[in-house]
Amino acid sequence: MTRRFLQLALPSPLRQTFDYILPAKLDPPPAGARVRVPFGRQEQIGICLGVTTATEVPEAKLRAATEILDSEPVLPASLFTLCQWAADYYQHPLGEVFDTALPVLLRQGEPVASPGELRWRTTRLGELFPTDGTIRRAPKQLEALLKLRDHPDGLIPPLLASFGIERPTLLALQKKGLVEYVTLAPPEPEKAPEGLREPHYPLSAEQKAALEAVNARAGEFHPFLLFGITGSGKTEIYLQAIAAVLDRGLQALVLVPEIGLAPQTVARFRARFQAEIAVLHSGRNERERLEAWRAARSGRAGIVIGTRSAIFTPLARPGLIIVDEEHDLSFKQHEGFRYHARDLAVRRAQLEKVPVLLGSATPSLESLANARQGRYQLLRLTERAAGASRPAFKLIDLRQQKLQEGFSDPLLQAIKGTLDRGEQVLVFINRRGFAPVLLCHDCGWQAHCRRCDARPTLHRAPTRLHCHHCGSESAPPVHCPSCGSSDLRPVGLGTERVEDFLRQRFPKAPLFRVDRDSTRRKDALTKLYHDIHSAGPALLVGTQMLAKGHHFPKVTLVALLDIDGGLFGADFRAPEHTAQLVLQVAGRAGRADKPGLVLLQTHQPAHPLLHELIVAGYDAFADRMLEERRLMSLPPFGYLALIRAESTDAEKPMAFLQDVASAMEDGLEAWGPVPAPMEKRAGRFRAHLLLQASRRPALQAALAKLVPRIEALPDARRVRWSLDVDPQDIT
DNA sequence: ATTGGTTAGTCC
DNA sequence: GACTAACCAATT
Repeated sequence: MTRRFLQLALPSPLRQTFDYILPAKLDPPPAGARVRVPFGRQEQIGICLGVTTATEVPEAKLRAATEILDSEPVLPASLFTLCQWAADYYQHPLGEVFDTALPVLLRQGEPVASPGELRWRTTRLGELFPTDGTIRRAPKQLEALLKLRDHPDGLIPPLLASFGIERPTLLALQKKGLVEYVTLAPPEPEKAPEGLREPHYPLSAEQKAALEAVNARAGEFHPFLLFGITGSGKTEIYLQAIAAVLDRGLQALVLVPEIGLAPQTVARFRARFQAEIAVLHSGRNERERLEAWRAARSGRAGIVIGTRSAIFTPLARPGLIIVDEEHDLSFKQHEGFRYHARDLAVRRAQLEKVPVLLGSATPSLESLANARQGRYQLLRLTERAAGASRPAFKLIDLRQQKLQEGFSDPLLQAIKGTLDRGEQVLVFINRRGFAPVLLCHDCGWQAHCRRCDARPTLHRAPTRLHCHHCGSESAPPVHCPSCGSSDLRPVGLGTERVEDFLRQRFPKAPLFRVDRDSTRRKDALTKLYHDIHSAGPALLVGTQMLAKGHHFPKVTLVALLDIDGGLFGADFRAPEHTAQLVLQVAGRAGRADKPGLVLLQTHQPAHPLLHELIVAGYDAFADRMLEERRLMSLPPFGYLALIRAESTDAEKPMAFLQDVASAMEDGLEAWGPVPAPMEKRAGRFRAHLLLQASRRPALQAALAKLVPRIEALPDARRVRWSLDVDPQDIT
């Protein structure tokens, strides 16, 4: 009898597969099934890639698989293929890709199908037991028995409790052999329940056209870019497109940014649909994740909403994939397996043969370029719903202005006027803490982080120096460590300082600060939103947390204290991201009947990018940016990969990347290696090597050759290195 | 002699 | 990455 071998992907950083002996007593698993195997001196669960009759591995090394966990693939074929494609594309070990794709509990061996839940039900005896006999003297037991007779499929304990039936009663009945407590498979409807809880909103002509375009492509792969200004009703199109998908008995997958998955997003979906909605985000525990995954895979959930990793949720009957705020950076994973969920969404839609809808008010330049080249169908929404007008933008020239804690006179007057009218003001400053620098006024000494090439931010309440790059904290010195002077001054602005100033300046207006520090406690953000909504005239001070996901109908003035830093940052994507942020913040204003005003303070009022953005709009801005990118052969006109290296040894990263650069063949252009913009961070020295190719296949082919060579370098084990394909952040 | 720290090699 | 064996060096 010929022996058979299993080819497995194991969760290990090794970019290779492992062969195991399939014991004769075990049935051969299908590709995609989980297999338990000994690995080194521990046990692992791997994913079967195939069964063979031959192996290259020498006999002495082979070991036998312990257990086959699945008789069917854990992932549907399309997702299995997607994982293999992603492992290839991002040059990441396949086993770790599977690891990302599967809920933790499945990786630990939990069954794919829910074994059911524990329920109380009547026994045969309980069905037939006369209710006019002895049991009449136990009214509680009688009540419980009758209730359970009405439910032959049994009832779960919490439901029984809601009927006032208590556990002791049930235990008494169990003792008499009338009821039992058993694990029963949950009823799994083949089809998701349909129907709406509340009617759809009426659509504008633009919305109708967009919806019809999406519906017309049901059942085939077709990418759309839904480019609609803030307030133009993108979500309503999602909801109605999903309704059409549910009507056909199919499921919809919706990806949202980390911060976008606020409870009210889900609430809006729940309010509209009857269908079960599976929700997947970082706030859920492993049990909840597994249940949501099961609901999606079995087809029970009609709608799956989740953040980045939800792109790997299996669907029994996929019908549509939606990526909301497709430009958002949180779709790209920034460590380990550095995939981009939006890009995988398009790839997955192709494999599943379904339409994919990318939506944004400020689309990424990548998606815009795809639309302009005809690869994505562009759907435009240019009107705000319900007649609300686009906010007016005005620049405040800061040059030669007297500033009070970063505020110019015209801005302070505008704030006062808005509060006097009983409206709310949003002040945006993208830096938390009190002040970014602590400076000695006598000798020029500055506080410096010991572990990073960075200055720690001064925080108040409690007063601490806090490095945002490594997390280290210390008490600020009372005297200058260099000259002994006690004239240490905080320089620059953070949200806390703005809060202090505005409280003192407008003492009567309630002030809400929204940043990571003020919302650290669980549910703090929800409470803040609630308080802001119920407040009258008020001041809102915050970081980009304020810009995303939530609307503030009473805000009619938005102030951006200083956007110069963002527009002219080191990263070539800085202007794009700043523009997106500016428009997002601006979108918070004037949503109701009152027109909004957006004031931007700048030292560069004549800068063409800024001018274009606020006068001509995002389209024109994007055109200019795309033209610049084209000239520089930068994405989306060139393809990048970034190799990062770090070590506690200051010399090693550069030396290692130098070796990497020399191991490279033609087809790639290398920039560097260079020390990273912040060379030392959290005690480690960092360097970068940027690789650029004019075509994607060339980049892919070159990386496929390069990675094994990097692994063969002796220094590859002495430094921490990583490869980032399509990096979003090259600083 | 013990322990601690680094390094190189393996993992089917 | 997790783990181990091998090595060297400083501490008892």
